[in-house]
Amino acid sequence: MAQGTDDKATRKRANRNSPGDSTRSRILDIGERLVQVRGFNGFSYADVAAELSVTKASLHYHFPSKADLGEAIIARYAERFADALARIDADGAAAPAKLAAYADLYAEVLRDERMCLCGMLAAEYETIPSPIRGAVVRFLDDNEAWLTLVLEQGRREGSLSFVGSTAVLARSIVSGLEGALLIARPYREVERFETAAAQLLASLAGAA
Amino acid sequence: MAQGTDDKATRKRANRNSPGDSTRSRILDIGERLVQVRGFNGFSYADVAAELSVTKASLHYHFPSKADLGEAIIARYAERFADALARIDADGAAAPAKLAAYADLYAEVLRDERMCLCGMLAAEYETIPSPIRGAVVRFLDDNEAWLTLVLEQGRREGSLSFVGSTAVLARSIVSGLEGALLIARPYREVERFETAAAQLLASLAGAA
DNA sequence: TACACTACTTACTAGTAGGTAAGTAGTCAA
DNA sequence: TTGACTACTTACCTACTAGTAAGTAGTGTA
Repeated sequence: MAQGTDDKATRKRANRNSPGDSTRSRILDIGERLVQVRGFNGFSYADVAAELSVTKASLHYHFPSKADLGEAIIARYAERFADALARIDADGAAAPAKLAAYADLYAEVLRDERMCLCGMLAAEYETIPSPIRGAVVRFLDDNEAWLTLVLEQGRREGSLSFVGSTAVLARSIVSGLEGALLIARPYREVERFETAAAQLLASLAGAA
Repeated sequence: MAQGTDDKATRKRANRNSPGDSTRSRILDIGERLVQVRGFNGFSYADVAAELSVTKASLHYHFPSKADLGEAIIARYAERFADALARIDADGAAAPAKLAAYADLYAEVLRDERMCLCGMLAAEYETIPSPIRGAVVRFLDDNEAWLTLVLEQGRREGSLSFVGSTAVLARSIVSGLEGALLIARPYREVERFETAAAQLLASLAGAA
């Protein structure tokens, strides 16, 4: 059952267009931005088609349903986010620098006048297709797991000072940063996010 | 110009149905819940009409456009929230108790499986009518102003210990609680919110 | 050079969105 | 008892939603 799907996906990735510029990936680019700016319920295939100058039917060729498109968007987003976390780890920095780099991933999103994809989908949770719901929760779990490791590193190396469970603290950091993004966006002030993020990291897991 | 509107509003409020049970207020009840659960873009007049067992046209009689309905929903919500803050103030409690009571307002929303109305609208900010945008920002400003006063009280009476600006801290508390609500909802775990809220309040403005 | 395949297009569908026009049953004050 | 008003209803409209069926130009393979 997975075989046919894999074959198809392999063919898609190996198509004649230059990989980063394929119609498929441009649909994902536009769709991703639209979800982050307007929400999954706030855009239509017609919006994407107009921006790409193709027909709606062409989009349905690449992503049969809007749910399929949504799944592909979040899958790619999660993959890229995981890569970004791996790059932070690869630097071999101390825990406080890793936390700052993590917060900056969020700031980057806001500078683009977007919301975090998963924060947006968390707000729309009750109305989104079930596979996307699963991906949202997995994304949050992965973020918490990564932060938990960083907090443990900080405690071990003595670079962070905090009391209580690393897992609980990791959750507070994720929700604190998501909330700071959510609230800063209407004000269109990146500084507002940065101040809240700095306050949060200093208070929750301040450098020792 | 405002005169005609006021007269009409006065007449509406004084109509024959018992005030709390009027069609108008039941529309607001249902609409408010739908915005908090599904988002402003996630429900339609047809949804409200079906739940109330009236026609869509009847809704348009009370609220000519969906934007009008949205404005009325957030106006009533903001009014009630302000009342709740006034009740907390009226107790004359110390600052830490006030902060706990404030966080419990959010927990109450989550127990009802809802998102904070303004957090939801903040996510949908780019797609909502301009008057609603204004009301969202005003709501956030009011919350921050109230929290700033509580933090100043705490510093004055020595019941809270924190460093830095009360205004910045107030912002972090609002965004931290909104984020905790946003993230806890997909998991359907009120405890998740309560833990994050407690962590946040203890770390940001811990009792002295 | 015939066939398969990819990446589209045109032309269409059914369903739903927000919104409106015109009519009506009941209330109430002059 | 008439006429204004409130709170609806029926019936309708246009625009847009996701989605589909059938056809086609170009490419690459047997």
